[in-house]
Amino acid sequence: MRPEEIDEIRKLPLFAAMLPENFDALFRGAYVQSFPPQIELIREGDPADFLHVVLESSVELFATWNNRETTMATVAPIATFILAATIKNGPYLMSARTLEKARVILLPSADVRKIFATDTGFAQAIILDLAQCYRSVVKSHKDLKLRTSVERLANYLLRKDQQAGEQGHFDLRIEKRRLASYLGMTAENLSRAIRTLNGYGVEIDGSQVRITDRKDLAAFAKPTPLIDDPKC
Amino acid sequence: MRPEEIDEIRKLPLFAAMLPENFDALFRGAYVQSFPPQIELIREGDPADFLHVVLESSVELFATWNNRETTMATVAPIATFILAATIKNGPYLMSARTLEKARVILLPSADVRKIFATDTGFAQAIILDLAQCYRSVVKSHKDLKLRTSVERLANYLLRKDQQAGEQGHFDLRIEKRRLASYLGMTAENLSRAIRTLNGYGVEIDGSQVRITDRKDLAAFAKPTPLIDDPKC
DNA sequence: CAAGGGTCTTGATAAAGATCAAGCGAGGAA
DNA sequence: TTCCTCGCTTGATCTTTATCAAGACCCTTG
Repeated sequence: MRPEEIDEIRKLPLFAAMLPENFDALFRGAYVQSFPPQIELIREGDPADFLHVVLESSVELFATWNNRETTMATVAPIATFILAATIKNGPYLMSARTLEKARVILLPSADVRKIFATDTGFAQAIILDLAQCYRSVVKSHKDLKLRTSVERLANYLLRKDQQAGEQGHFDLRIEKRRLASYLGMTAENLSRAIRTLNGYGVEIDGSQVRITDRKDLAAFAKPTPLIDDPKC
Repeated sequence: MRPEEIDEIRKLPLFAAMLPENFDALFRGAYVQSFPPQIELIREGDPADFLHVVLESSVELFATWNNRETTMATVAPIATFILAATIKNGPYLMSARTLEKARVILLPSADVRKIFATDTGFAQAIILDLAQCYRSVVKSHKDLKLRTSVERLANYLLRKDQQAGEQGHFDLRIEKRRLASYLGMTAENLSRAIRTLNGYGVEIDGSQVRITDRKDLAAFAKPTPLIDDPKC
């Protein structure tokens, strides 16, 4: 692991308040690994032996049942995932795969559990992180239960536009079939949903999205911070 | 608040490891209130001024958007709810209403935040509670995205039967329209789903459920601990 | 007891979404 | 370049779920 990477990780909210000796102890047991694209990093049901930190590229979290599969989230660097499984010492509830070539840190779960039991700063950070994660999933759940697929797409586009600085155009940065799965629909219906939104000021060409009439789109999407604000 | 109630609350996992002086300080600011049925205790969007603990009866957590409403969960005594909002000092993401006459403790959120910052035992308990909550919602989300409505009902019945000791019969203890909303379907479709499951060893008369052929039902429902085990 | 207000159920119909099949089109390999 | 692959789109059709309307049932109330 390069020193500048260590520094960057040290600054992550989750690790920033740790005592130096605990941080050192935790990262002494760390592995850094590079993975090719489309590699399954973890499989749901397996014991949570490692807390993962994505350094480069991004990672897809997905779940399966009865030969069906759905995308739950994508994790972008630098962020951790499956913290809850590590803490509960339970099985992973989701699988993870690399989307492109990726670099990932593996921190032994046993060390994480040992250290958060004594390091107050680390415990506080974990609390905030878990509360954030919990609220994110609650928002996703509301999105899925209260909105139709076209409404979910419309609000997704507004959120991404906002994250890109409300410039009215941005790149999807995700394959459409993955986006469809994330939004809880099929790839075919995503295509049709996009056509529906053409009538509300949205143009999508390949991965390029252009919002030509944000007011119109927002009037249709009816976004609310209680579902759509990632920081709230 | 009656002394025996205080004792019982003291034994809750969330509060058991607190320092005595912190427990006393927290509950010195507590209100105990009785509410009639169908009263909205909290409304989504409001600031999370109080952490709630349900003492008697049960409370429904629900969410609304664009004149639609959906049941997210029901909280049975003795348990807390909206811990994450309290910790993040953010707005409630869900509303809560009493189902019957209910007794609830209100703990000022500011006190909770002040104390968990210094009380290690409390912080540990909060971490475990949040991790549990997070994993519950992830399971619900998988349930909703990966299963059809009949499959969700079938697995719900198997879970409830298991919680009731696998006796093959139990009481629903929830109105069907609420169950329908919780399962992400309409009341009409719940009726039809029940009829479909008649063919797989399920009989429902009013609120009485009888599972006459658990093997058959399980073969249809295909339960998995990664969705259906509440303790995992 | 009858009346009235719920919930629940049922049937008919409509809408939303999934599936199947075919074709398009950009990008990579031979 | 041509061919091939793969992701995406489109149309047709089917399944699932929602909606609307009516009636059954239960429980309470006068």
